[in-house]
Amino acid sequence: MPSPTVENYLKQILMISLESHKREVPMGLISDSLKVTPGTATSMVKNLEKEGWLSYKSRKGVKLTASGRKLGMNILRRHRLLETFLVETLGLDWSEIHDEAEELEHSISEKVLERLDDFLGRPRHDPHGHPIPTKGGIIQIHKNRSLLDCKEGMTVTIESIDDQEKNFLKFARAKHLVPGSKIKILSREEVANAMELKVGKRNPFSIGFQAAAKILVSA
Amino acid sequence: MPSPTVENYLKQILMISLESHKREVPMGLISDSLKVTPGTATSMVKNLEKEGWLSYKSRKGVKLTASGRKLGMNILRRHRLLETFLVETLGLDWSEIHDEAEELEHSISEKVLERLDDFLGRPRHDPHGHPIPTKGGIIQIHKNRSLLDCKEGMTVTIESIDDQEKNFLKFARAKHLVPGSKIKILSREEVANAMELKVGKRNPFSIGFQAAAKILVSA
DNA sequence: GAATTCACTTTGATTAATCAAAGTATGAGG
DNA sequence: CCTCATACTTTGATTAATCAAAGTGAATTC
Repeated sequence: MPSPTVENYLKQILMISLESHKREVPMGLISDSLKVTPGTATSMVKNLEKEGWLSYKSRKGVKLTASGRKLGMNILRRHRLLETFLVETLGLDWSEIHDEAEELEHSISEKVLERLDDFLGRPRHDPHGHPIPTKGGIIQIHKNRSLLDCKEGMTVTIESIDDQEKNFLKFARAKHLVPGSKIKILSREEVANAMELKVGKRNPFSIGFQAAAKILVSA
Repeated sequence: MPSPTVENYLKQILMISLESHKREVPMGLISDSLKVTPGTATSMVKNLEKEGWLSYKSRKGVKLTASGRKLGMNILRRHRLLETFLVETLGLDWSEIHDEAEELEHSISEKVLERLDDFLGRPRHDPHGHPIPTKGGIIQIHKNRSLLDCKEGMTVTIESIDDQEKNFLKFARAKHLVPGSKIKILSREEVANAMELKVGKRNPFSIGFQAAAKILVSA
């Protein structure tokens, strides 16, 4: 049975690979996202290769094998179903569920997970708007645009918020930047690195480009 | 933050102490219940002492300190609330919840636990009939008699089943030996090491003394 | 094309938890 | 009181995961 650490590495590698739309994931992104030193990532990745979860080319990066991808998907499913449970059933706030789910995902059994899935009515998306992989490991991929890619005058719908940072999630919620919201881009100020938005009929406000990149939308 | 291992040692020591009605717990029971070698228990217990969770006297045993008892109670609370959730909400079987809860109890946060408690309606007993410690670490102690202590002709009510072994729990459930059931002791056969029981209006059946000792009752 | 920088790898050490096996104290029986 | 078994303790080794710091290869810059 793989350790929580193994599960975390595989989940994280999978997520980077999904986000970047590339099969090969460089070591730097792995050590950054797992908050370990580069040396730790290197030695861990070598073990993961020995155990058949991925293949590793020195100074190139890693590629998940079929079993590595499968396990990664499974952990992602756990994570997103748990987040859904925490919000839908227990009423926790959107901004505080990530760390909770991060812990629980490693100890919930397959059996309990499937019961939970039934109990929740087999949701397809988690509270952030991210798709939940199926039991079979299939994930629906939206090639999402971020708010940053949108031009002045466009009106778009939020698909998901692509960040786990608490303060950012609180900010997003406060401004009604939640999946499903319709937003109009009033203006883009390339020099100021900010854009002015209007959510529904609320007062307009501004958001920096860095933050805008975290908000994924569909036209 | 204490590791899962530390939490398990403290929970187990607390449970032994509650069951035996003694403050001092011998090393042998600790290593047995945690399924580690005696040497492992000795070295672990020394660390626990260094960290202030308990006091240890060589070849005598251990006593929990106030903080050790508090943490132990907290883990016991987690365990029993989780078992309740697994049965009540997700509909798992009585006989399969122990190991699940054993895993989850170390990763659920205080916050989620209290939400769960609310969601479940602040239950006082878990599905086995064991009392759930309060948030403040108070546990209601029944000085339970076991079925083994009962005489021929008595009618008693089941309080709890004092075993986690799957097959035994399945057997108990099949025979309606569940908390709340009323049982009449039809006969005791000291020589055969068995007693004949009648649960409600069902057909009588026999149960060995060893099994009878695991069924705690009140008159 | 040499120097520098960045990204990564290697090395050596540490920590928590464990086991096997050898050693020792204590209490019970002769 | 001596012996012995039982119950524990000690010792030495192992494993997974980590870090700090030193080393190296590849790309960028001059």
